[in-house]
Amino acid sequence: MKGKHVSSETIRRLAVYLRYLELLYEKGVRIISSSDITNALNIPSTQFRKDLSFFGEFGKRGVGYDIGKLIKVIRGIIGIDKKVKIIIIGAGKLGSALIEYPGFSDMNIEIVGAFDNNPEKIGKKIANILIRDISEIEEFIKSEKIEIALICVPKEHAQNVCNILIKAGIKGILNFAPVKLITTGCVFVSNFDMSSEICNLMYSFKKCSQG
Amino acid sequence: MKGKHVSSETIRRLAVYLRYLELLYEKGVRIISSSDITNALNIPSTQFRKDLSFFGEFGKRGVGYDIGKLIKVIRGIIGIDKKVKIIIIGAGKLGSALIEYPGFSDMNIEIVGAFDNNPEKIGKKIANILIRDISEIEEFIKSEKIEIALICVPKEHAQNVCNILIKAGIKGILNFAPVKLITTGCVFVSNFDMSSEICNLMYSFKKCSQG
DNA sequence: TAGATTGTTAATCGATTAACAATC
DNA sequence: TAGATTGTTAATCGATTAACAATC
Repeated sequence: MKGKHVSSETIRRLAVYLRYLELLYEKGVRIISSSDITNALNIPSTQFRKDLSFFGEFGKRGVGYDIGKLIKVIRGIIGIDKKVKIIIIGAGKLGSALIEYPGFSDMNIEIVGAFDNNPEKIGKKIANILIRDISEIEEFIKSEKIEIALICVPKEHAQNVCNILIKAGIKGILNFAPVKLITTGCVFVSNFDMSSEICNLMYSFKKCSQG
Repeated sequence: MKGKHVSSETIRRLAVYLRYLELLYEKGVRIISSSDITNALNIPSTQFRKDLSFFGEFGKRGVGYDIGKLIKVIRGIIGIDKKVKIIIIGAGKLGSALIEYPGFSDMNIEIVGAFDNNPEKIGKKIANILIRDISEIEEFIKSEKIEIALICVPKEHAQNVCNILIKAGIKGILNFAPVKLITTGCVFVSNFDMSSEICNLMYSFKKCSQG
């Protein structure tokens, strides 16, 4: 099965598996079967095995998976075996909160820079991260070899910031502004859209209770 | 086509269409064709027509769609024709930032309550929203008829908070803690997982540049 | 009527799941 | 060997897209 196209769903699930495996490893567990991990995550065990099968064979039949080994394998597949340095554009309430978001470190992700266009913010620090002038962004991205940025600016500026980032050579963007950003080529955007997600919840439970 | 099962993808896209339609309406545009809206959003026009077809016929052949009418229709479909009152659990950095997130109001979504278990925070206000003791949550949900909550507590407490919310009768949860929450019945969770999304970006552009 | 655009059917594509042979 | 669990094939399911008849 190795070599076929791999979907985003599979990659996101690998990240979820990884987080759970790390948790188990910390607790001292060293071996797990596909059904044990998928029972905990509430998905079918075939999905776990299928997801891994795109990349090779990592288990032992009749036994299960070596957790330590699997953690390394998944980190390698995703590309987070080394530390991932990311930046934030927009040091408002949301951007500032994300700078201090504790969920990144488990995944080897570290925020190393923040940018804004407000002179009152530039030069100040949030949790040890200096807020820089947006005009310095291209140089920073290139010298620090940054591949991923989080956009936390008001929606009116989001596409403009997106274009600047692409020009500066960024490869992936996580967009928190409520607009759909358009990119081209090998630059990817995940639109993190809280309102759409709430709409989806509204519709789901309404339908569910209607039967 | 009316009556068939409708996917979450369709509902999320309806929300995206709605936001774009509102933007056009404000600019004074009153009529739009499926290809005009989908060109702007970078998707095929058949997808727009197909998404709407689950719910009825809303366009005029040879002409297009009346934007004002379509806005009302989509709001009705999703269930956001009236104001949607939501609450936040966890008044830390992220929770506080979300209380002031400006992207909700466009969608008729309003944050009406915040809860925490930290005595130093309880009784204070963030942007006019009183932070209440988590023990008051069940009463608040019932008296205010709250259906949706955002979980912004540390990951260790997230599943516990989730269980409390379900017991209190909540219907939808947007989870910002980096753990997959498990629910049952007509209670839905969207796990808003920034780390997995960054993993997905990492993998995507790595693959893309490899060809 | 002619041109434009919708709404829907059918074809395609891709993801999930069931089943089971392989093998530890 | 017997029991357990993997890895993979094939079947199923569902979502996207192409094509086009309907109709404004």
